[in-house]
Amino acid sequence: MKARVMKNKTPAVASSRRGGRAAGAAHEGRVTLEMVAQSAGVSPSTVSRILNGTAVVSDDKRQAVEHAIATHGFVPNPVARGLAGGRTLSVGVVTQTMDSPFFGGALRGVEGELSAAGYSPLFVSGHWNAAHEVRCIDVLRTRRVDGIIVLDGRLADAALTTLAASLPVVVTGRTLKAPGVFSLSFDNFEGARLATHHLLQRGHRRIAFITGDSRHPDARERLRGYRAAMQAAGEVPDLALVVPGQYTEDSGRLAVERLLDGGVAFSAIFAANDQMALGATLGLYRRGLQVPHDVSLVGFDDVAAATFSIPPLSSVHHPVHELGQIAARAMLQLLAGETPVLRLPAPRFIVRESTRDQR
Amino acid sequence: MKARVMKNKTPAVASSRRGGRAAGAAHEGRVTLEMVAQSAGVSPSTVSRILNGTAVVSDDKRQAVEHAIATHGFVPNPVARGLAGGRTLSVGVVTQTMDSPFFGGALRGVEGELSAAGYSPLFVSGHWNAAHEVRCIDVLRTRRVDGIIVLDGRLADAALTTLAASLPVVVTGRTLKAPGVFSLSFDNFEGARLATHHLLQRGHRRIAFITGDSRHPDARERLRGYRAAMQAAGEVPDLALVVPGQYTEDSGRLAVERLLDGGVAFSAIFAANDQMALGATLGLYRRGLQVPHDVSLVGFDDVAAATFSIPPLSSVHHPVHELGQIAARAMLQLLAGETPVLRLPAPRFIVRESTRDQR
DNA sequence: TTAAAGTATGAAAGCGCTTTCAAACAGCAG
DNA sequence: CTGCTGTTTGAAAGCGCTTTCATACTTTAA
Repeated sequence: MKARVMKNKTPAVASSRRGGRAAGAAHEGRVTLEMVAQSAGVSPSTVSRILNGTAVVSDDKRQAVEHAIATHGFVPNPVARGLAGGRTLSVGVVTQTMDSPFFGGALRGVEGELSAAGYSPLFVSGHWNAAHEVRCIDVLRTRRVDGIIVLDGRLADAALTTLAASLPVVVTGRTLKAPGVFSLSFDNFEGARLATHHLLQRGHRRIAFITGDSRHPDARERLRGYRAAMQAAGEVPDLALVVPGQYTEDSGRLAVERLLDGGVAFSAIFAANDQMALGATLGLYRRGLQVPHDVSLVGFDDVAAATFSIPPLSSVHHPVHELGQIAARAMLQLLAGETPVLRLPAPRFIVRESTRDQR
Repeated sequence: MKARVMKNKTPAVASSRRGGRAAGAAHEGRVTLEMVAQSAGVSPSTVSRILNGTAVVSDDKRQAVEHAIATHGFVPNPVARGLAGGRTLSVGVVTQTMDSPFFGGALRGVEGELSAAGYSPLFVSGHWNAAHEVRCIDVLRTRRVDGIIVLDGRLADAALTTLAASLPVVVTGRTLKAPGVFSLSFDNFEGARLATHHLLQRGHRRIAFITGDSRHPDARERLRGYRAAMQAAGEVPDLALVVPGQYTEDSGRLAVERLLDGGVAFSAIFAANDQMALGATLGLYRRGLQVPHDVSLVGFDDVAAATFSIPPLSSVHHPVHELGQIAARAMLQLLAGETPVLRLPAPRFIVRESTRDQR
């Protein structure tokens, strides 16, 4: 990397009209802002100002421009906008798995709301890995997204706060108060309390709980809700009733085996999510136990499969689709300079056919 | 829009160093190509050429540039690239529902493969609506994606062929031979044949078939496969055995009711997808019929829920995740100027516990 | 040794916007 | 009327790249 002397000595006044691709020839017949300006008899600056509402423009000019935009069917190029420092009309969405019933629903909500507002979502998967999420966010930033929605994930609060300094941020699955960030979280504690309460009301006392991955805050909250309800009912906590799971079907099945093999007495199971509940049903079935005849079972999340499992699974409804919608709506408001006051609906327990009265 | 005379008459030679934002101050400390060029003692053109491999560059310069890129941690700005007409390193993905087990899996495959190659996917939902898909594709084009992957959908073949003239296209769910397009489709016919064959081998003769939405080519193929297998086994086609469904759980449940109410005799059901099979199980359960004791049942797609349903559902494995991966890989190859020769694995029938021998 | 034909490289012109700066044109007081 | 604030509006400078064109420098043929 030694210093190098530029060889050219004669700057040679460039013959005007040079370089670039066929100048003026709009890419693929697309209408550009400049064409609109010309047709409306104003300067590009004025058109841009009208488009972005960055300054007051006289009424006759505004009308001319609006008319020109309509007749030409002009659509601003988001890429050019992005480069010029304006808005790209795109928002980054950091998701974790993309194909889980949970994220799938949320993603659909986000996409629907965003695209209706003319925004394009940019989905990236963090795979429950903070380092990976950081990289994802970096990608999003070089792509000049206008804002970032982080669905759960393991990113540190501090990282989000820092990020929010340069971009509006919406985060779900945690409560975080910081300038430029809006957090949205479901009341997992209350949901778990509700589910446990349902079982208690049906006369169950020995209620086993299959936990979720304890690295997820919501898993911890659900455990807390279960414990609170049990304690409120005067039950002495029995550690043997709480078995670990990882939110997967198979971990639910395994948890049941563990429970059964451990010789723990129980008449009902509360699984921290539906996937584990479904796995648990299979585990019980394998041991000749039927739901709800032999064991009552409740889940959490109310995924689509819960309605059609045998028997239909009672569960805490988790409005994942709405979560996505609301997150997107909050982002849109943040982008508009407003302060979102949106909230998620309160948890509801959906009674189906997987529980029955105990004795 | 009357012609307007520009008012300024004195062009006034602009004082150099004007306009724009703080010139030179890279946005947020990001490293630009120009900085790399300067640090390597070459011109921006050279750096660009090395980056894109568009021309031969002497070895010493290449080394200097590569070193500068490494030390500065330079990452080309995809937005600027996009504007300048280069590659944006992003590919559009037209999906339909985003949260179905089918598309969810495919999306994950696409995302994984694409982002591993440094590309960003841009997902848009067509909602099974050709007009909407057209709009989506337009959005993708203004965003200057390098290529487009269309997952199923109802877009006309002609539209795709036209699109492929300006952009590499990968399409799934149909077979389409055209320049610039690579199509990838699962052998639904063979899969359905396999599933029906399994039932026949177990001694079933009266096999009912719940169809998918007939607007989907794969639904038609699956029906065709069922019929072919039945005919090959010497069964006379009985129209009463074929009941319509729409690929949803509930349509599966309804189809069973229809079958039962119609008084049609059958010992097995083949549902054109797992969601309907799961719905069918519930429908049977509601009538006091058990799978496989009273009725044998097979599905199609082998979604995650099939493994954990009661009883575990035998099904034709549809490699959705691989479908996404392969589609992405094909796109990457197309983008590299190669001709993909990728194929989807052949259908396999997964035997679980939802069928039993007839008599 | 000189001309013809390549080759590696740089200058600069865009891509389609946003934004700054200044000029032009009011409106109003002095 | 002149001098000063305000208000629209346009020119032009970027944003960070790609790409064309031309130039300086090598070869190779004659």
